[in-house]
Amino acid sequence: VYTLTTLINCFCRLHKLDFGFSVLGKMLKLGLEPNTVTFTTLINGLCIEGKVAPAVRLLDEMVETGYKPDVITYSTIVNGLCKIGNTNVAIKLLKKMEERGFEANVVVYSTIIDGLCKDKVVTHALELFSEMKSKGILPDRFTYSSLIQGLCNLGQWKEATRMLNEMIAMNITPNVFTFNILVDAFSKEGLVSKAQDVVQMMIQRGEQPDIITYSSLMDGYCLQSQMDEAKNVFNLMVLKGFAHDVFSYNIMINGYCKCRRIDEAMRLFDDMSQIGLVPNSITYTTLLGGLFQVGRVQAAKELFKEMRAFGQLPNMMTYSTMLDGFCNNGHLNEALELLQAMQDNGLDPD
RNA sequence: GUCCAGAGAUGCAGUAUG
Repeated sequence: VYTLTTLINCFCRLHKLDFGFSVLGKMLKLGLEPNTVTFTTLINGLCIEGKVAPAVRLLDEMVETGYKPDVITYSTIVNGLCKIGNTNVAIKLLKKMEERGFEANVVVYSTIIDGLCKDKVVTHALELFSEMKSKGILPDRFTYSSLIQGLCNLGQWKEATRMLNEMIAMNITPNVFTFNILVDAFSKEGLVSKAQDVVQMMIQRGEQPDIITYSSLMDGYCLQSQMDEAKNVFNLMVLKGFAHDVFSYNIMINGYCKCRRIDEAMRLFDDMSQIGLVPNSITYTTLLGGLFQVGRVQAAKELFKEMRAFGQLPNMMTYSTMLDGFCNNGHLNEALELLQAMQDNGLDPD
């Protein structure tokens, strides 16, 4: 049962939920009793696909057939609810869980706190934060990281700093996640030198920056149109032994596109394939926007074709970019054609 | 015996509105 549950978990993470359920079928056929962990794993698989309603149904079936969920089962669904933006329902489920005699733990609380922070209702998150502490549940790195991120996104730097100090005082050492949140927040706010300070601080504290740290920093420079600085970070990453990924390329490509330096962006795009990275729909959408911005309508049309030829499906953002590009360049008829084509492909304009 | 099957935090793209 342990082995097969592990297998189910693997399938879930590979987005092969059907296979996961087949394994459950096999288990039953072999006369093996699935247990709470097996069901929780499948429930998580459903949540990963955003199928939270079926996940809840599975929980109900589980209870009806006599299998006992536990706190992890509940928190799995709580997480699913939060990820699809139903934080309020998640809170209700937390209460229900407690009514049924399960004790909340730091994971459920942190999950909800994170959801509230992402919804930008940090005051509510802080209320839950006090609530958990009053129940004697100690916050951990996850809890503090979510709160720090929420506060930063609202520009409440003082409060964010206070949180950081509080966590250190509580002997919960910030890790690479925590620092990366700060680097990203400062970068997005245009305070790249502050972001640099955080990188220095983390190195001093013995926490090694990773590819996300440097990518965030790069993005900060790009947003300030400081492409030389961004390029320096890009090169520094290689020197430090990091292999660039699609994200780091996309960030640089976006930087060049926004500065109307489309040729340099295209060069990076070519480099990507050279080193075996597969450009994704974000890469293409970024470049399409860049091409239209400098009036290269024909090149954009060709790239749009190429993207589909390489199996990258245009999404809503890609179409918006195309439509906007056509309109701004006086190709209204092509915009209308594309709008039609998009609907024919089953994508409803938003 | 908080290692030994399951839950939580970090980086990239568009339009309109503001």
